[in-house]
Amino acid sequence: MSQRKASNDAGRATIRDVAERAGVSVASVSRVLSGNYPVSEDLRRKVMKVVRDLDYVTNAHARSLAGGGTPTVAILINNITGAAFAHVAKGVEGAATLRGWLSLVGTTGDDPERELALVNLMRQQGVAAVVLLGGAYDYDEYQLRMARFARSLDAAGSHLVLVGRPPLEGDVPATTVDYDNEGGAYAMASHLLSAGHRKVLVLPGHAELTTAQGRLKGARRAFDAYGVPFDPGMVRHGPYDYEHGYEAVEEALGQGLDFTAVLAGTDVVAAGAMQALRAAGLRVPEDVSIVGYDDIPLASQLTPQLTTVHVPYEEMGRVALRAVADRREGGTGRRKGGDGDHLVLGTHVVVRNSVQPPARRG
Amino acid sequence: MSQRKASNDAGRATIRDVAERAGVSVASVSRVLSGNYPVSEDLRRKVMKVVRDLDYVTNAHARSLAGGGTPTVAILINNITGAAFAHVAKGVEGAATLRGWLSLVGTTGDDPERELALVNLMRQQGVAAVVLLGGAYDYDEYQLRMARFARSLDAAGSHLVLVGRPPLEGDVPATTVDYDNEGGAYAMASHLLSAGHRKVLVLPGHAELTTAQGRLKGARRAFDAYGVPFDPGMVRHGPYDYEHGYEAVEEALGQGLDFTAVLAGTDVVAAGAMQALRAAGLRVPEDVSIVGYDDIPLASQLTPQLTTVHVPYEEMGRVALRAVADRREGGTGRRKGGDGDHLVLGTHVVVRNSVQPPARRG
DNA sequence: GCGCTTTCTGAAAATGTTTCCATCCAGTGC
DNA sequence: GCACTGGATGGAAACATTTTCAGAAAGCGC
Repeated sequence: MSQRKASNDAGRATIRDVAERAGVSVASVSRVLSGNYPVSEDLRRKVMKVVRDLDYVTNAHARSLAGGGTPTVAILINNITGAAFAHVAKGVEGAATLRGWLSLVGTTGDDPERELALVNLMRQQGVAAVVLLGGAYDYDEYQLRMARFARSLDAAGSHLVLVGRPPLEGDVPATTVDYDNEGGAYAMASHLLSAGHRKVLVLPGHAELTTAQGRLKGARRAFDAYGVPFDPGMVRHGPYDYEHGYEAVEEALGQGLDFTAVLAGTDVVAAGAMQALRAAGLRVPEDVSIVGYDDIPLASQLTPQLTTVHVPYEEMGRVALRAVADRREGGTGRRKGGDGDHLVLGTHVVVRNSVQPPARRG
Repeated sequence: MSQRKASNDAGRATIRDVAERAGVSVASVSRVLSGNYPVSEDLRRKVMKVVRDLDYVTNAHARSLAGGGTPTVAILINNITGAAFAHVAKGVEGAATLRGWLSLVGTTGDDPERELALVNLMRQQGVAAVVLLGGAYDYDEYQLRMARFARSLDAAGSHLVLVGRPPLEGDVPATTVDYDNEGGAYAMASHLLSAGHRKVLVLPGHAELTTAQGRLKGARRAFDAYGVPFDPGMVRHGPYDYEHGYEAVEEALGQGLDFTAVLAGTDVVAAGAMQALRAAGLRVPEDVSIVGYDDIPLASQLTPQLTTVHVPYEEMGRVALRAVADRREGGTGRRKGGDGDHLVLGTHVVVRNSVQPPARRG
């Protein structure tokens, strides 16, 4: 009740409470706790005892304000329940924890407005980096928006990391961690072609989504390489979900489309496609082969197990975090924003049981 | 270079920079931005212009320290890639965002040590609540540890929420959001029994896991209710993963165990079991019926689609957040820690295509 | 025993906000 | 015209910590 706050006002204990009770100065307590300055064993003991007695923890906000503080990385994701991106998040979070960093998570729900709001919110939090996950829509405005985010974060001493999206054009202070999307699609399509398939139903994803574009392009290149004409009529665009896979195949069958294989843009789409084929009385892979993309756990849990493209999602997450950690520890050095901060990880085909040579028929 | 910080020291702009540039007081800028006090239109315009010019965002740490600040909820989870808990996380995060709250995420990897460290870390962050997800191991120490967490968080003005775990004993300041685990198992087992199955392979999960215990108990009760003797030899314990489902069935078949249905503790376990049955040349559900638990998306993506128990994971997340938000807004009122803060949500069987009456045979 | 170095400790400034309290100014009633 | 009211604005304290700077104690050589 004096001018100074009474020592035990319900709320949490402060460093001053600890100092008073231990009969030492506030500065000493701070030093004991942060351990970045030598203190006598005697002092340490006294302080630590009081800390335990009071169950004291430092106030992270005050610490951050005063200069100390744990670095925090923000993960922004469309949908936390998507298996692929959950793995990236796991990679980021795991690597962050390893270094004693904290991770914040926000979901954007595919809403650019929310994305903007979240980036700003993270900027307020003074995060060390903002990691943006997931394929991007290739609108004109996208490049501008991202460039603005990047500069804005950079100016505030933070940094933008794009994971699973194509890098930004021009001299923008952002890091990109990408995978060889097109190459994976090329290899996957080649696998089908070399098994003898010529009529392939292609379900690459939304036409505006950068990942879908890359996967389609890779498939096309494979057809070219095999000298097989690519029929645009065999392409069905749509979202990366089970329902789309199901409906696309159902519709294609309904239209009497002739195909011996399905090249799905995603394992989940492949699962839907598989179900639709079964519903139509077709066997997989005897009548129709199916391949997916992503290699999420589902791929090996389906029957038959799905041949698909492995994407190193978790590693991408780790790499993303390492990139920002290095940059931060390496001082402010070389933020030229050149090609040095575009990392590309490899993909490869995982052969399982969902592909067979096409059945001979009239 | 004067005593005061020069107005543009590379780092982020402060509220003082804005105030100076706009020719108003710091207090006014604060009022314009937080909008909790009337200001003239003229002032607002002046301030907002400078805010935009400088791309200023408030420092969340300073704000929190001074008393304002966004409430934050921490979500602690074993494994972010588990589908069930991803849905809870989605519910929490979604509800948090709706109220302008922030969500932190940490993964414990089943390590009690890490769980402790994370709870403390969250306490430092001054989070409004810590949400702990997932079935707990029923060790003696568990109750004590959780009770300590609860009291410690409570003393710091925060709050512990247990989701998908049984409530704590005694007068502990914690909220529990649970689902009718045993009831779901009872209903699921009854479904099998009423279809005529009498020999059922039961894969409830790890024996020490509280969720597994509940599921096993529910199944037992159903057997009792149907007057069917329950054979403990038909129970196989193990982790909630695909491999366990596969291996348990493989082993049971190898031992010549006679069963017409599999009661899996989890959809993922069911998927493994299904694969093993197929590998042994058995058809599902013609030869052997299978049921799961959780109703994650995988359940409806398998062939045949899996009959399972729906658990309202996402809703549990929302309910958990609502509980802490209400408590916080409702003032400090009634923290009696009584039964009022144990919420139980219902479960129900979702009938799909993985169950058939057992085949007649010799 | 005295001065010098070394090592640890304490006082106080600084961090960027919010909010309480005081002030000022314009309008209003008489 | 004067006191008064009420709404907008500014000054400064408070929030809990880190860190710099200065000072004290202790050890050591001569």
